[in-house]
Amino acid sequence: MTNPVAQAKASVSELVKSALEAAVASGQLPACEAVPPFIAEIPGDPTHGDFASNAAMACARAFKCPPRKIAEAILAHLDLTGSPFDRAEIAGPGFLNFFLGKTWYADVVKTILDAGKDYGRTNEGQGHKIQVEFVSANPTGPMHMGNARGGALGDCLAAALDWCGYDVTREFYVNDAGNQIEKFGKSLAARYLQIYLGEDAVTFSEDFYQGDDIRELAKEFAAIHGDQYVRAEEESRKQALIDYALPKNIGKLKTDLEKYRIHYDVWFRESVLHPDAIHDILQRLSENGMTYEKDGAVWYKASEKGAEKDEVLVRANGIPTYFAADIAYHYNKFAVRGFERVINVWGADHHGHVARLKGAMDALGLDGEKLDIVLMQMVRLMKDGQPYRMSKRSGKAITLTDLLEEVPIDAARFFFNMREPGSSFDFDLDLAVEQSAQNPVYYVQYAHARICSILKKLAEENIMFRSCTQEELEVLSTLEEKQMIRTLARFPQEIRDAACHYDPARLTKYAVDTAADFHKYYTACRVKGEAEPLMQARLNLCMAVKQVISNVLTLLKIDVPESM
RNA sequence: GCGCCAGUAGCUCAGCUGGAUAGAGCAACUGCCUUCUAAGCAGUAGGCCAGGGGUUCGAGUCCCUUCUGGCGCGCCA
Repeated sequence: MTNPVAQAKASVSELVKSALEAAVASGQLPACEAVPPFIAEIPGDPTHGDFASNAAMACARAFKCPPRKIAEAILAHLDLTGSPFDRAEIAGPGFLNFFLGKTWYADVVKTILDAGKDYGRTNEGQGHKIQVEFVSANPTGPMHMGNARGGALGDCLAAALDWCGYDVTREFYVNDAGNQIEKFGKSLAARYLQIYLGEDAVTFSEDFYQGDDIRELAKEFAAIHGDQYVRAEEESRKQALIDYALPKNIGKLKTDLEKYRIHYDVWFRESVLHPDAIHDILQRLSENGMTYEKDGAVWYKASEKGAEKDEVLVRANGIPTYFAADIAYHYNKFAVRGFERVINVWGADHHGHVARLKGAMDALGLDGEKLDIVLMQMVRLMKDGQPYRMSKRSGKAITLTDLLEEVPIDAARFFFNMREPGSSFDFDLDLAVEQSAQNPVYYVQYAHARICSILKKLAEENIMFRSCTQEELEVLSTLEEKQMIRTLARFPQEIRDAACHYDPARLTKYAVDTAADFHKYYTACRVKGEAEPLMQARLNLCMAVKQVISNVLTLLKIDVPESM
């Protein structure tokens, strides 16, 4: 019983299907070539049962028969023996509502306690190799809010996939080559020269990186090497500055992300693709007739693969574009390293790039369908109800580092996963910092702390948790207890949905749901002071809740406090 | 101009592959601590799901269209 919800749904489908067949066999329903697809779902209103099926409505047309009449035929042939359900009934336009029996509830609690920290894990992915590439910020400067959201999103998505049994690789693509590194070098060189020759003597192009971090790096370099590179060749000056600054920036990316609890399996450097892997790609594309020359540049026929227009692969100056490197990079992911599926988390401003990169995979004889791009919308920081673009202290755009100085890591990771990737998101700084009930992170953590407190109070009276038997757990029967258990049962399915819809926001929502059900249960049902059998059964349920909250927060890499 | 994403309570958003009376949280108002943490719970109030067509047993959800907002459309990445 690793996924109680999926199992119950499957059970509903099977029960309905055999009842339909039996009804047809008995002549109560006309024969029909194929039973139309129908679903089993959890109704929004608990009075509509624990699970419901729309089979009768879905079959109305095929059987040329009113839905309620079909429902009656199904119900008449329904055999619930051996199923988790007690009873079923017809409601509304023809829904079949199924009600779970008490053994199911006891089963769920037992399952959770037995599985412990593994409750929620399934083997749906069967060890398939899947890669999640996220953040991949340019090493030419600090990370911004988009990287912060991408980090939380990508990391939790990777975790969800891992819990589903995929062999997940978290990867950061380091753009340590190509045009922007060239620009990085030129920017550094200009700042360096300005130190010795004066700001006005050296022109600083508008194209260059304008940030103060470039000045800082040039200053540090000057402190070590003095003015010896002022007289050097331009090329060697630039290279020396890059050799100093780039590893430093990459190191900073790593430490900042570590602080954010993100650990990558692979830091893949673009530079290893230059020049051989890129030449190889250009040759393959040209052999497949997918390139042509125009205006001295090499073009890729993207429009033949569904993109809006063609793209340059090699500039007239001989330097390959980012796109060429990206094709080589993704060719490497699939053809060289053998990932069966690749997920990239990108900002929505890159959406124009999606079709052409997928198309390029097809053009190389790979399958663009195996490349999925999660596009995430913009983040807007809000403070006092107003957009908060600039840091007051530095007057510059807020970086990931700035954010993590103001907001607890727990809150940042949770907040960035509260919305689905495709919707733009206002990050409420005031709320994230607030240590109160309004802050959903604390609401969830508080539920866990409350359970720990119950355990502590009981321990003071020498009452310890003991594992109840199936029968003992069947005393759990109040509305709140059953609601609590139904929510706990959803967990594996929620992870599965988060993984397959690429939407970890489902998990933060689930965490809040679970905490809400617990707070209600806590208010309605006491543990301490009840008669031993009921007390222990409730204590078992508390332990199951504690386990699930702990598992979901652990998955999200958020602290699980024993007290608050 | 073309393309992508969005428009649901005063505010921020849920609403799972179409399903039963559209839900939370915040803000407002009213209750609940001599018993396990009130960082909690219960209740009241708040809606032509942007507008208009269509598809069907059934539409916030799918299709068309109009309006509004965000983002793209570089020999940038």
